[in-house]
Amino acid sequence: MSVQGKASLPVIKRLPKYYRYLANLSAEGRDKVSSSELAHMMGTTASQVRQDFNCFGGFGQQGIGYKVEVLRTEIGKLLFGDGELLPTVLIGAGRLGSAVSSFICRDANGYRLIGVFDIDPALMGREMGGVPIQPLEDLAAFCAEHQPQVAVLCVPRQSAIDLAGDLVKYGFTGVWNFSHYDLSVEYPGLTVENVHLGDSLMSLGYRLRNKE
Amino acid sequence: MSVQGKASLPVIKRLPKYYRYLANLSAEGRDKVSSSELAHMMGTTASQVRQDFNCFGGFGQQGIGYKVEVLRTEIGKLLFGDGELLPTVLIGAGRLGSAVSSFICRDANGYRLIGVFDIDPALMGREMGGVPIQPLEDLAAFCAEHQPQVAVLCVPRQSAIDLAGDLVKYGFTGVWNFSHYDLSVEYPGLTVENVHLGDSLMSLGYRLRNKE
DNA sequence: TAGATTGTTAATCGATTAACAATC
DNA sequence: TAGATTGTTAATCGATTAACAATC
Repeated sequence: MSVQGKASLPVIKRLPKYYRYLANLSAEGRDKVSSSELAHMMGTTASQVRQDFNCFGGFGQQGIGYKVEVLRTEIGKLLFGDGELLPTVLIGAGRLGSAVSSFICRDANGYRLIGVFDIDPALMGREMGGVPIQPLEDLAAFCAEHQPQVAVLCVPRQSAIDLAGDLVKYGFTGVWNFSHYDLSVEYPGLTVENVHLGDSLMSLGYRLRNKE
Repeated sequence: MSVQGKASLPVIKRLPKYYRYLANLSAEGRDKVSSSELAHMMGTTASQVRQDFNCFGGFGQQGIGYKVEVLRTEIGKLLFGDGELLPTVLIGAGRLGSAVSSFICRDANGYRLIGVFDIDPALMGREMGGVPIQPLEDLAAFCAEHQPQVAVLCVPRQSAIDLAGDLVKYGFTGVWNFSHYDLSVEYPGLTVENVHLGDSLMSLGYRLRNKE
């Protein structure tokens, strides 16, 4: 159970997908599920499913399979901890920030949005995700007082470059990065999850233009 | 150059990142760049950089390095073809669709947005990304007339499930999928690029809660 | 007991990295 | 020519898949 350092990044990235399918099975009232059935849904092999679960200690019963509810709960605990939500701020309250805020606010995801910051004076005082939008210059004081752990960056490339050093200084440990700028290279101490939408769209283009 | 079927998915996914860094170098007026310098920027090895480029035939000069402008142009051609833009429709004009539309509309990305569809009557007639929002029930007729190639799905899971079969029927070849539903498993013929924002956020949570 | 299915070890496969010959 | 750096082959590494013993 939750043995440290055993799960590789590819395994970790599959956990949310397992969780989604298990939630679906659970909603359908399914009681048990086998590794081969899960593999079929996930588009992979039964071997991989079993290997993945065994990174965390094995949740199944030999000869029987996996109990849907047990498995869902265990993976949920891995993903969301024991219910403590990660204090999070959103930086950049434009259209993308607005869309992204709803993902943070689903408490099923394990985060708690405690602040939203932007440089646009026109946005000040408006609400986003249940909290008021504040000027970016107040971020330092806010962090000193509330110690948020996670920053969600929905700003342009240059703003992200300018902000990066500060994020480390203010004590953030994780960044969900939508900016064009690749934080992970410069700041190896931060845990960064990059979502480069432009890159994603370009690589789709390559595949469409170059398939036989 | 552009030898078919040689580039693996990991290589393809790195192309946009190369392109970004080369665009930066180009903007700085840099003339030449070496594989080791690019590797440093990308956070990888010189070997990988050279291997990657050689999937497409090798753009460098032995003993010299790579000409920034040549390399940028060649990778650009791989990603965006010879300038013909892929006709694209956006399905789902909510907050996420709104944010995503701007990525499609940057013509640097190789797409041309020709239609936006939604089920919300309140949105009809409004513009998004330069085109009017139309009722989803008109999609079939629209596709018959304009033959869009790419669908961008910014709809909830259930709507994506309902739409999936139609997308194949209407002749779409590619999908940029933001829905919770995993099209790629059921429709192997479609080229699908999934962006599961919820999954991305959850796996960040795992890494933050389980780092030493 | 026989059948099913996990947990776990071993084999395979593919991607990354290292090495070096080619050449500018 | 010597130094630098690519193109390309070979070695390594890690992830996926297969196999099978354990056990319900």
